[in-house]
Amino acid sequence: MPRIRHKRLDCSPGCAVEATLELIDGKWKGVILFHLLHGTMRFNALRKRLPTVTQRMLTAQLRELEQDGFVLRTVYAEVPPKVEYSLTERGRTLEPVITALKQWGDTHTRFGTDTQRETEPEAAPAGG
Amino acid sequence: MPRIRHKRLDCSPGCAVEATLELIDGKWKGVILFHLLHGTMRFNALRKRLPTVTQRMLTAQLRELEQDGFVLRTVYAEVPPKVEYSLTERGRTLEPVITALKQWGDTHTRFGTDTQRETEPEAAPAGG
DNA sequence: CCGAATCCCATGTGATACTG
DNA sequence: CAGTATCACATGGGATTCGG
Repeated sequence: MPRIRHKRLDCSPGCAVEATLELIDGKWKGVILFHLLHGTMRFNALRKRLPTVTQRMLTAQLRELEQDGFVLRTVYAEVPPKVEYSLTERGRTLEPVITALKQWGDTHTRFGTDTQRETEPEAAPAGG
Repeated sequence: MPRIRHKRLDCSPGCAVEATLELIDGKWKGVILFHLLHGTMRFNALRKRLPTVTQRMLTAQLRELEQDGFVLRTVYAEVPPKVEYSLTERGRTLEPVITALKQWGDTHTRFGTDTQRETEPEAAPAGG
């Protein structure tokens, strides 16, 4: 059964605020969008970034983002299976929003203190 | 029982994104924040802006916003009761975020087409 | 006028097992 | 590797009722 997204919006001008919020809400969408901003990723690559997400949830969130036209899902007819996710043009328009969200978080929450960088290698370097 | 906010965040750098999202998520927080950006409002004034919100929900969202240090609740010892809500300093730091959210919504959703303005009078002018 | 308490259903999300 | 199906539980949110 196709889930009904976008329940009801009965605000005033602030409406646009909630409308946007509903699209990027969902437990993992923000992070997914953020990571995809840095480039195309495979399903399992995404999982690595979201250590505790379940397969079910990751799939679900990705599907919703796809439905909303933010991400593109590319399936390669190979074996083993390979599926890549990337942002669409529309998805990239969210960059300012994601950035604003991240900046605020960096400045005002404890998560701004983590010094991880998104350029870390996918696999540990062999030679240490 | 005090509800547990901020479940668990186990992202990567994108963490800050979700952290912010969790704070402004909730069915009505975005709109509330947006309206409060324009100035102090009484409980019922807020209700007028959010036509379908229930008392229970408005109270709840306001309480969470208060907990998170975004809004200030001022109770006047009068009768009939009068309670005013306004943004705290911290609350105002969210302005860029709310703005980004609104701008995107204005540009990319159907809610960008409403022409209402937030400067409409609280009460009808007596003398016309 | 503002809000708390209670009841109740829909949904979100996690765990687990199975499939191509 | 990527994804689906089913079960189970916690939470979100609406309706209604009661109180200062």
